[in-house]
Amino acid sequence: MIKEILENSIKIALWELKIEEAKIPKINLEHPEDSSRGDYSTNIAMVLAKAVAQNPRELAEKIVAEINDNKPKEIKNVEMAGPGFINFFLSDSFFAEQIKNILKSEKTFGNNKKLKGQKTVIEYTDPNPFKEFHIGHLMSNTIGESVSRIIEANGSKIIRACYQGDVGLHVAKTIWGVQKMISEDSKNKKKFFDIKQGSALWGKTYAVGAKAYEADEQAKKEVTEINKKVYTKSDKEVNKIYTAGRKASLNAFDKMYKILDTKFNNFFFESQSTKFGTDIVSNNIDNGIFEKSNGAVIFKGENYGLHTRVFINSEGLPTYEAKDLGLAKLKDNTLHYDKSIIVTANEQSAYFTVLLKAMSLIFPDLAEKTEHVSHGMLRLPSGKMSSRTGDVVSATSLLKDIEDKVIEKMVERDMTKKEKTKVAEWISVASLRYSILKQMTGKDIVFDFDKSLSFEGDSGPYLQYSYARAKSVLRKAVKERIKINSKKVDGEVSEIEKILYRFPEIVERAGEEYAPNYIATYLIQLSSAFNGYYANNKIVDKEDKNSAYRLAITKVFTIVLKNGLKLLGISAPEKM
RNA sequence: GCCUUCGUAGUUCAAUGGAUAGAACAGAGCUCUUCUAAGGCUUUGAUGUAGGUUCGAUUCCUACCGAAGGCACCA
Repeated sequence: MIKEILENSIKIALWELKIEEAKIPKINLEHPEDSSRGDYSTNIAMVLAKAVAQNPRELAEKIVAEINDNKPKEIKNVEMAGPGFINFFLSDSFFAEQIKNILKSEKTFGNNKKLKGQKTVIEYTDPNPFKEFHIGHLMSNTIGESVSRIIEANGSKIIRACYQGDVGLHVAKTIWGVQKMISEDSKNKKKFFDIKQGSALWGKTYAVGAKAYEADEQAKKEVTEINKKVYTKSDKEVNKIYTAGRKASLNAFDKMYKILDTKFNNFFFESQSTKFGTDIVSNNIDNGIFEKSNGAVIFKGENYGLHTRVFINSEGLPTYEAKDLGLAKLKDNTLHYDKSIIVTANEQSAYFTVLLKAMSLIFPDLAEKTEHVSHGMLRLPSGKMSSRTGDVVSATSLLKDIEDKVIEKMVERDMTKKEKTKVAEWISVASLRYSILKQMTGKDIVFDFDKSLSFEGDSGPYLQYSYARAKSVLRKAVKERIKINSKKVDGEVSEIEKILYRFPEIVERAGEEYAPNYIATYLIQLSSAFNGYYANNKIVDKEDKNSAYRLAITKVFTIVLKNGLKLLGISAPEKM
């Protein structure tokens, strides 16, 4: 990559200047925001100045002179600027070469082999059967899917895992709610056994049970009883409701994954991790890792500066903690991975530090290769979303609302109704995904339907629109029989050419930091450059000898944008 | 109370210790007899407060103010 060439030039210059190698720090190369200051810039002279007792500007001048003495063909010009920056301007031939290069690589452009040979298991989305798939899950899915694709682009093999809580108190609460609703009106029975109902009805029922659990002592007792029965499968009536609810939920989730273009390789269920987890905890009481306290089995986090958590409750049932421990073992037994990433909301951050501490005492090797990636919470203007109170926005209804809005905007497009429906779905997913990915993953998002989902400016649809528009230009060129040619005739290097070649750097950095927002920011910058180019140049023009090269730029733009959108989990429509 | 994270234009977000703090939306004003105006161009506007470290701080440290989350049988 070009960065290495520049780095080398700098290193040689420093060597020529006889600067001790021990004093040389990591060489930083960045793109100045203002392109008139060059394509790359380094602050090496300022960083080194003190260590070698020289004025930074003078040192920078010396380095510039050395680089000029032995200038690689990729560099057009080097300058000292400001307080001691060294600015590099790349040569015209470099940019033309890059266009050719991208055309050739096409789909693989942006990928690297940094993580080659690594196998990464990544767990995300994790919706719970019997509860609704809401926009919080959409957030986890969006971030998890994007991080997966980014890691994949960095060369790792990816195994997508989804862990679903099909046993536990929430299930008991729902079943209690079902029984109550059936006892109130027997007609309800039919509804619950209809698989087409989706998850909304079950979500509502969960809220009924959860509210009763908190408000009513009697209900609480009954839910606790049901909870035991779910684990032991000892009650026929409970089993029947359980089976129907689980099936309906999973069915609804599958539909959602299709829309989201997420294909999980492995589904894990709490009903599987329960036994593993319980056994692991029980086997580690005698050695002092866990201890009994008030009838429960706990891990004393206090001993490690953390907080104490219950792993097996006083009913003898495993909590999430124990099950998660079991899951780690389960993953290890079934998939043989080098790294395990778990994506969840940051409200679980403290929980995971405790869990990982406990894990490090039992399975040091597993804890070593497990990493928790936390993302912010999606909250409503009214506050935190809660499926317990029923105050949730379901993913299905939200996407439907956006689609309706999109279809309104497409009235004048020359497309069939079927095409429009498909594209509207893509756009609504893009709009949502982009609004989540454009910001740092750790931050909360206040979700306001009217404000959060823009189709303009810094948005997913803006990217898609830019893509569709470029594609439309390419179609016109085919019609007019103008061939793409990456050989440049004349003219200046355009803004967009100065951005296109940077994509691989962005993918690498996004991979190192699990940060899809770098991709998002880059794609906006790229698209904005293309839209400016489009406004100022007639791309398809039979009379103009530069048309073929402009088409090459357009084609390359669609390649990079499409590859980038893929990393965000966003589709690139040919028309919209 | 203790722990963690976070305070940037009116709003939603950027900025690997660097140069004049970037976008988008909203506001004001242009722009479709060139290929998709979901576009382009111009313009108004911001680092919570007080210290410290540094040649240089939105970024690191301390205190304060404010917000969110977590802290034993939910997930």
